[in-house]
Amino acid sequence: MTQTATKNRILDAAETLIARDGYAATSLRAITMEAEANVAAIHYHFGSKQALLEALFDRRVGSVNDERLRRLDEAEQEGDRVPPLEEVLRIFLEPALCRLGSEDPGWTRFTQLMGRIQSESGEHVQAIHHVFSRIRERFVAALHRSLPDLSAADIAWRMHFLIGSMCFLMSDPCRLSVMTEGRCDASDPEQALTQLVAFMRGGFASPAASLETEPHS
Amino acid sequence: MTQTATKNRILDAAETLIARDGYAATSLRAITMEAEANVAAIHYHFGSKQALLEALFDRRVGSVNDERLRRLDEAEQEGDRVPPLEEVLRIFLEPALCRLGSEDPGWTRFTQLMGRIQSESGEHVQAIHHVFSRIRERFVAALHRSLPDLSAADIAWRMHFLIGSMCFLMSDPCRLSVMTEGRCDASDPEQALTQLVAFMRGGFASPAASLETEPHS
DNA sequence: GTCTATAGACTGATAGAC
DNA sequence: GTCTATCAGTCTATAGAC
Repeated sequence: MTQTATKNRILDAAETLIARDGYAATSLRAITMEAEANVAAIHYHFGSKQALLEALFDRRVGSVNDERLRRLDEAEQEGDRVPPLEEVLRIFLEPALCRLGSEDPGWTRFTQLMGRIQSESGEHVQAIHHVFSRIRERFVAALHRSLPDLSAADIAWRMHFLIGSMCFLMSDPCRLSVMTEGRCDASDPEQALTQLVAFMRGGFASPAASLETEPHS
Repeated sequence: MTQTATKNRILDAAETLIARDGYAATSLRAITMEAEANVAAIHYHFGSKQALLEALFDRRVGSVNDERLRRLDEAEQEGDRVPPLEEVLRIFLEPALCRLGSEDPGWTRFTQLMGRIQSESGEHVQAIHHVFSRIRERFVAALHRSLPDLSAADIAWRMHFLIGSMCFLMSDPCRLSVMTEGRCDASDPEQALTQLVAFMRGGFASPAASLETEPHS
């Protein structure tokens, strides 16, 4: 399988650079230098810069999201069980966060990439978002069952806050380490998961501050 | 003061485009087209693309952060008072979020820009971050006084989650609206502030899930 | 203070040899 | 499947007329 060695080197290099600098700031030339390849090889294997980004996701995102769905299915036992809030949060977060501190540097890179891309805009990112929509729907539903007193709108807001915090954490684990002078290490999955689950449990369980004009539907 | 009309048009155009597309994806040419100016004018008034970004912040960020500090000073009454958690959260969030729904479209643009830039990386963003460090320190201290049972590390983690959610919300208010088919409107400051404060109050007040190996310092 | 013109490097993408 | 060479276009930045 040495035939695809270049292809994999390109994928690895693109993962590294886009995770670090973002999509727009990463040029194909920078990727080829990192991969010790050339621009023609990228276009041969992928066709375009955007298709390369999609290939990056195809290679790894299924593994993360399948694990989330499988564990949620297990926890729900075909609808017979309503898993408690903390369990749903952990099932959503752990498959992503545990890879952030993986021994495989490829997974570390990809997890950062996932976080960074979510914060970007433009057409290239819209082509990616669809792979998360099914995940989103399932977990919004599960969270709503765990928190029946909240309105659908409340759940949507809080899911948004959860994703924001998670992506901010994943996209650059160094940011927190630098700001705390090393006391907090976002690339330690155990620390990150413990802290994020504890915080989000409190946030989701917080009483709804409904606006007076908006009764539950 | 018609002498600076071009300069202001450039600032407005840059604000709009960088807020929407990010720094790297926004070219000076795109800015000149939006501003009905030319690249030479940008270099005359600002010197470089990065200096233009810094000028964007200089124009507005002081107003937001001064309001935060002034209100926090008031609430603390020169150290005689420990404002409760919710008050600190509101003082931090309101000056930013209320501008997201401002009648002045300039403030809407700038608030989005603030959220987006925080999620980016690269040298251009490091030149900006220093304007937030003082704010960060003051509010971390205030939060810690409101929550004396948490360790400094816990506060740092939770401040990170707060900033992540806030920036995710500000950087693209449409994201949430689209995903909820209009039921949640992130550009409505009252909704956004109510939801974010309610969530963060629960998150910060959540019992610390200290790792067994890490006693409080 | 604003413009045109242009420098010099880089962009994504392609053609065609091997 | 990988390469060199090159396309047409864009990038930031600058020089110099007005």
